[in-house]
Amino acid sequence: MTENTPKKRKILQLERYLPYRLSTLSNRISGLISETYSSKFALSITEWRIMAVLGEYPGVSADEVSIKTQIEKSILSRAIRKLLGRKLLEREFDAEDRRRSILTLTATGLSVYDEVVPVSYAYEDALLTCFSFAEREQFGELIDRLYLHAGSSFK
Amino acid sequence: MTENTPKKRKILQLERYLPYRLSTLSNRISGLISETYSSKFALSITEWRIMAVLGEYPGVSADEVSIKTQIEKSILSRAIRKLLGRKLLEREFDAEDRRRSILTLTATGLSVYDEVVPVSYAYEDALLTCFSFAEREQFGELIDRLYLHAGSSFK
DNA sequence: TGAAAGTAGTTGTTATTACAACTATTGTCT
DNA sequence: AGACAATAGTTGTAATAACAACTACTTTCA
Repeated sequence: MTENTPKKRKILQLERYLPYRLSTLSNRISGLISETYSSKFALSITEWRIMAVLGEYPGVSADEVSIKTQIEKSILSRAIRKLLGRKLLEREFDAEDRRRSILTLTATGLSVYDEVVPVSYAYEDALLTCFSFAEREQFGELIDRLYLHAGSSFK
Repeated sequence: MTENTPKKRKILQLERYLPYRLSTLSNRISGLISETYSSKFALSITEWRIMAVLGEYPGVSADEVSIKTQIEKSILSRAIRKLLGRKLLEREFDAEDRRRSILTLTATGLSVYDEVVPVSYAYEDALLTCFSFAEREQFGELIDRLYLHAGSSFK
């Protein structure tokens, strides 16, 4: 076979390719909600995720936030500094282990939290109206399974 | 109700929140494959997506690539410049409309393409082993529906 | 024709991200 | 005790992305 005989080429259909589709789906969904976080609450997605973790687990350390949110620790460090500056967060350091920070939402932080949470849930609900109840369950289950699978068998 | 009566607070469970789960899933999946693109072919995801579109649609313009890939046009412009520099792409300009570029993979670009495509498909297959055939179909269908839904009703 | 609006692509600038090196503290082991 | 490894967090820096302003060209329409 030479360059005269046109080779049958295997084509990749990007718009059918699962990693690509997941990426564009996620970008679209995150992009929409992040506009709201930003315009209504002056929070980035990253900042909101930190606050969400602290709303659920008050008193955790930066490191634990990093593990829970998958936010890289340097990004986290700078985001926390910003939130401390805005007095949405408070920080102490553990007396028993002074490396370890203890993070909590301030009263202001909590009041912002209480405003954001319903907005977040409303957004999720609006998204899920395109699914039946059974489909929601199924979709969630498949996401979880794929997430675990991609984490375990590949690295 | 004063600050003495502890208010029942609505909590957001981040790890159960759909936009968050999609985002971490997508990050994990893209992160794994991007390591391969980068180490084996010295391509970023963005660069590979451009090449993928040109493999499927030779001769399209930068603008059409932008539409197909959702890559912002300034990012695209710089990525194309880089790929042109590496002689993976060629560019002409349309004689009928000299604003419009005509992009194609070079012979080198095609040979890289032919190497990457099977790797991409193998990765997708490996991911999907955690699903039955019916579940793959279902998952794909739900992704597409949610993508359309998030695009239409919200913006 | 020719002015105004629209389109394709580039460039400047700033913000965000990722990665590695660093400081400070604690745990381990002889 | 004291050296060495491990951990929590910070900082430096380079790569990437997002957004707006810009150039060049084409289309529209009076």
